[in-house]
Amino acid sequence: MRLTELFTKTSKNLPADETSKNAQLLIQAGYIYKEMAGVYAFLPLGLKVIENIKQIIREEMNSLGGQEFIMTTLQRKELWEKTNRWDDRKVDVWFKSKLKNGTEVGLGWSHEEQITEMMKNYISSYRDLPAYVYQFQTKMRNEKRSKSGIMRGREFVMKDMYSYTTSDTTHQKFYDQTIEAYKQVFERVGLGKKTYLTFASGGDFTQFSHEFQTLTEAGEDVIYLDKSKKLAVNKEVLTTEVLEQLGLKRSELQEVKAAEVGNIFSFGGTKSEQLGLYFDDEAGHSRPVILGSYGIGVSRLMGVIAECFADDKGLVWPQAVAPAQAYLISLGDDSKVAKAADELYKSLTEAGIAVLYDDRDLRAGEKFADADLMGIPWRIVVSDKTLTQHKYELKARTNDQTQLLGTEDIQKVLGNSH
RNA sequence: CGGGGUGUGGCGCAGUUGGCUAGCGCGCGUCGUUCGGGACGACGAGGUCGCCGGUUCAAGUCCGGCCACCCCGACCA
Repeated sequence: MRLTELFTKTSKNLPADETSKNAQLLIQAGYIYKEMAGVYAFLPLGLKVIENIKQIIREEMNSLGGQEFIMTTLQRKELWEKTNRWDDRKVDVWFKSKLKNGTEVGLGWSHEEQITEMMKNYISSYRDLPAYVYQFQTKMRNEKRSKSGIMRGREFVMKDMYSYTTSDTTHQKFYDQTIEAYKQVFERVGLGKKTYLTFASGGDFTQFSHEFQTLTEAGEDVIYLDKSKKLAVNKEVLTTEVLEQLGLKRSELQEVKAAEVGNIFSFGGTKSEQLGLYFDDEAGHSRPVILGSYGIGVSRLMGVIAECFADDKGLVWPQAVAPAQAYLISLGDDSKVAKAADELYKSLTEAGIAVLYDDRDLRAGEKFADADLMGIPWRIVVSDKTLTQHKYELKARTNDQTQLLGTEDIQKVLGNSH
């Protein structure tokens, strides 16, 4: 994409009404637009990051046997009354509205009820199981106070997957596989070293749920981490008995702040019983379907990545999620330079490398500053200076070393880096 | 939902004890000079000062109500 054509531009000023690093930088760099408190639009660059993250998750969920679909945002009141969660005193994040005829509807803040209800249409026998389904949905949650930019919005993108199985054994196997798949996801988006499996409250259904917590000061959770065992316990469930049960020693735990980027938990048969989702087993006995739920906050993940890697010059995207691999800069008004830059842009693009081409008529400093602010992994400069050697200057966002390379070598470096 | 703070061109801000055509920086347009880390000159466009009401000869400025945004707390299956 040529920057002369890209919709949105960067700003020299930080937004005054944001304090979180992720929102400040993402707005300043033109990735997102704030509609209101806790509600952000994703502009072309931001959408690209979201889509890159989604694609990684999609691949991992598909490898588990997950099938993608999409539910609706409008949900029926009756559905939620079955599990006693329509009442505002039970669930305080509801956005509710009414149809023209007065029928009450809710805007989905979660979809497990809805999907489980739907499953009654398609599951009646053990032959129909297991079923693993997932979606990327915009969740609506009427938080009393939103904060931390896109890390905690009132409207946000979430991947939620649900497993429907015949037995606890099958369920547990899938659950464990999902833990591994989640590790892959966080590894691939660049957060592998900072993200830890964490024991958390299991709610009404099981003793524990599992969270994936990424270490960052911007997080809202406090976890107790055993780095050598790569395990953590959420502060909310930390007791002597729990530590004993998990084989962890209090003296080896450090208290750290973290952001919850994923959460998985088991419902057993309880939710199915509430909603009436039963299947007939081989012997003809009716039994509740075993349900598991697996979430990843996609837009939150984007915010966490921004928080974790940004430096004093701006955003720094890991290769796998960056909106482009390279930021190509042409310097000076020499037509030879423009022509060489055009050609390089063309050949890189044809090689399948996503390039942001800064073909604007600006001075060097402004282009460099924008390249840094936008956080594109590689920067390529074409100028009189580089052309005298028939080469281009390549530099990584994360260090100051530059090297002069020809087109093929640049393609090689960029091609190998993602 | 309790406590505190802030609303002035697209963005960031200033605006004395109420007083004249409401300023500044960035950005934007035209022209010229520049051109490897956010250049410079000239000219120019752009604002019902969050909204409603009140006090006053006169309100961006004072008073009341409302709305929005931010921070702290509570909340976060």
